[in-house]
Amino acid sequence: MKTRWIGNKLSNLGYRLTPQRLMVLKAIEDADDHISAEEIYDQVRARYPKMNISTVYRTLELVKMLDLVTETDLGDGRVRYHCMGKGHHHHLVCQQCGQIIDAEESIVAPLWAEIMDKYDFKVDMKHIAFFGKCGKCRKGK
Amino acid sequence: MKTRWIGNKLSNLGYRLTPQRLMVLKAIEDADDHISAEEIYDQVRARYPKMNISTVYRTLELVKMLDLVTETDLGDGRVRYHCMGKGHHHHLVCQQCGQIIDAEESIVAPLWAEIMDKYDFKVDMKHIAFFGKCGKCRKGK
DNA sequence: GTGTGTGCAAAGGCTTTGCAATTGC
DNA sequence: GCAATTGCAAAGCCTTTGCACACAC
Repeated sequence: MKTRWIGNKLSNLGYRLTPQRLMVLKAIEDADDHISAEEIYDQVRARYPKMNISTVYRTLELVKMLDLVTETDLGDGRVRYHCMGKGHHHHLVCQQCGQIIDAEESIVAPLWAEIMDKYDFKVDMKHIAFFGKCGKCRKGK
Repeated sequence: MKTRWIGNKLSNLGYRLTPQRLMVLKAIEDADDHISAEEIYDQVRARYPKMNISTVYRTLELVKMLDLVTETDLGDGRVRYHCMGKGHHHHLVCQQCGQIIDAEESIVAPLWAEIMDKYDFKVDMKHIAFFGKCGKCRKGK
């Protein structure tokens, strides 16, 4: 399925299909939501103990460059990855309780258009994180 | 002026007005745009060589907690600080050439209202960074 | 076989922390 | 004087890099 498709893409471009790369890609694919480098590492290492975290980072760098995955920074000091082609959405990160609410992708469309129009700037709206405070925390205050 | 006001606020709350704290606050105040911890450190150290970077971080943590300054992450691996009360704006960060375009604050107001309405989530719209590609880079491609 | 990719270990960049010495109040 | 702060040095966290070996093609 998708993993194979990415695999084909890699080999078509002249990159080697190593088991490590395939395992990293599978971990990203199988993840429900965005996944961090360390989580990918742990997951792969469970089946292949020799796996090295630098290989994870190098693979991520590669597929990121090829636009096969996207990055999101949820503000917790590590970057998270998400496979292109899976549904996109945005994140509302509560700075008080840490809760992460998913917001539908379409919500930012008008802003996207306005920024494009006014600033000739094409915002990458794939996964944006907005920080703030959720309703529960605002009421509890 | 503002620095004194912040100073008063600190001492009213029982925090000590040390020269180090005042110098850090002044550096943030005097900065044209957002300033990083290291930049604050360099600036203060020019006049007070014994200044230590951990004091900068501790002061930033304090004034951040007291909502006297805000943080912004422009995606370059370090956090930047900006004094509350100074004008706000957003940043359009070109991921290709690195250029940073300032966008007016009001542009996100409709989105803010919609997120509040739909998700009961109050986005902190003080300084947001949007990543994407500027017109020049898109055309050059 | 050849050169790309991996494993390992070490370093790098930013930020945090423990603790003794200092200093504002 | 006493507790809040600082300076210093060390560690912590995530990520990157150098280099010799391994393996995909």
